[in-house]
Amino acid sequence: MASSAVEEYLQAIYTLADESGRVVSARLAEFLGFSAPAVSEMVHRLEREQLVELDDRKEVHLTKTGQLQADSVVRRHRLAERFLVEVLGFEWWKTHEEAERLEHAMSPEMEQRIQKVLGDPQTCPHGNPMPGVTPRPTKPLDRVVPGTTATVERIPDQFEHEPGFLEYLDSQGLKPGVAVQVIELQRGQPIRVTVDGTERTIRADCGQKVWVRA
Amino acid sequence: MASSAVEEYLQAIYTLADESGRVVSARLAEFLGFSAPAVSEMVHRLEREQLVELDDRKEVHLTKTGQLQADSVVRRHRLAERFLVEVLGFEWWKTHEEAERLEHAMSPEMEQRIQKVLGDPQTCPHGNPMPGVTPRPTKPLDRVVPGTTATVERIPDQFEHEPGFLEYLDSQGLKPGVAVQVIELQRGQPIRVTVDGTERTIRADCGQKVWVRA
DNA sequence: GGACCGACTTAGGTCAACCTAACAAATTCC
DNA sequence: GGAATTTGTTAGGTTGACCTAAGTCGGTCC
Repeated sequence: MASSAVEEYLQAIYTLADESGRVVSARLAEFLGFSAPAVSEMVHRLEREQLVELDDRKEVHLTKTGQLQADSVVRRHRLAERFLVEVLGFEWWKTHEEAERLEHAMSPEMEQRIQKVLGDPQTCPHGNPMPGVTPRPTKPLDRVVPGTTATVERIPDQFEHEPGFLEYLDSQGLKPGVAVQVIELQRGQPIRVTVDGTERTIRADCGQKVWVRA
Repeated sequence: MASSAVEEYLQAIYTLADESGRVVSARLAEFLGFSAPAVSEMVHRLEREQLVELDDRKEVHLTKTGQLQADSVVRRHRLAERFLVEVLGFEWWKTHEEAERLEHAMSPEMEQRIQKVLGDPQTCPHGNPMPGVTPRPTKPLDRVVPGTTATVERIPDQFEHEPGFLEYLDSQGLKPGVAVQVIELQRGQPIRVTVDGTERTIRADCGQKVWVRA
């Protein structure tokens, strides 16, 4: 059984691979907030343990067993979040740190039981699909053609860390399932939108961090 | 905030103080399965951090803040167990290890929410009262006068570790709330009892490990 | 009163998982 | 094509929480 530290790395690799481009030690270090040597060392350990492989460009790829274990952590994380919202009544934007600890404390049996109690949910409360579920096609909010309307699909895991970001979105009425009409959009500038009938000007970074579907 | 290791010690001190007699490093070492030096060192650390005090006989006592923290861990543990049984459908004898991990992953908010969802339970599934709840008067099963009947009140936390013990009790129909008539009882010998109308001979160690009330 | 026993400590060691400082190698930038 | 940046590694250090081996110390036993 993998240690919490190993699980954390596998989860990070999963997330970056899923939500960004190439996964390389430097990105992992940034993402996890660890030093480069620490990450470098751990990546080699994961390689020795056959959980990842490095290609000629030192890009990190999960092996088959690595993928299975990463899927498992990510699934536990997302189930935990759903559970916190659905059963315990947590607000959707307040689940991340709690789930971050819970995911390492869940046995396979508990995972299964929670899944069943929740009715086999397909996504976490931030709209990210359970591993294995094929995600719906999405694009960042700033790719929406001004004048048209889109639906908030997900806020990638990557951005959940950012302190206060999800709460900010909530304060602006933005959460998965909500329809957003884009009014005006300029590179790096705050975005003018209509959410639920109300016109709002939201932070520029939302353009990259909120993923929508047409 | 205390580390998992510190919490584990506080929990052990709470449990031994509650269920046995004097708490001394050697008992802690036995109970936790750690070496004497490891425990000795940690006890002194707890003393430096003002969580415990040692009297002239080197007996370990929780300080006021130590007691509060110990109460908190023990409450989280028992709430977690209740939750596993009540909400997730775990069998009552199968919750200990899972709860052992969960207790360290629960924030105060989660603790409160679980408590509320469960309707402020007064005991864990093994009958042990939540910290603060005044326990009902109990005695070990082997103090019951043969011929009389008693009700199973609790199986102390101490004995939950013992692999298979709770499952054994369950297989004999023994769990909190069940009425037991003692038929024959001899020091160190298996005990003849009637549980739920069925006569059974149960393991001798149950005499000490099952606590009942008249 | 010496031997033994249980409880505790001292000394020194290990392991996982981090760290900084310093440097090497590869890429990109003009 | 040389400078600057990014990326990775080496070397050595720290911390928490454990370990064994080898004592010390206070009591009990005969």
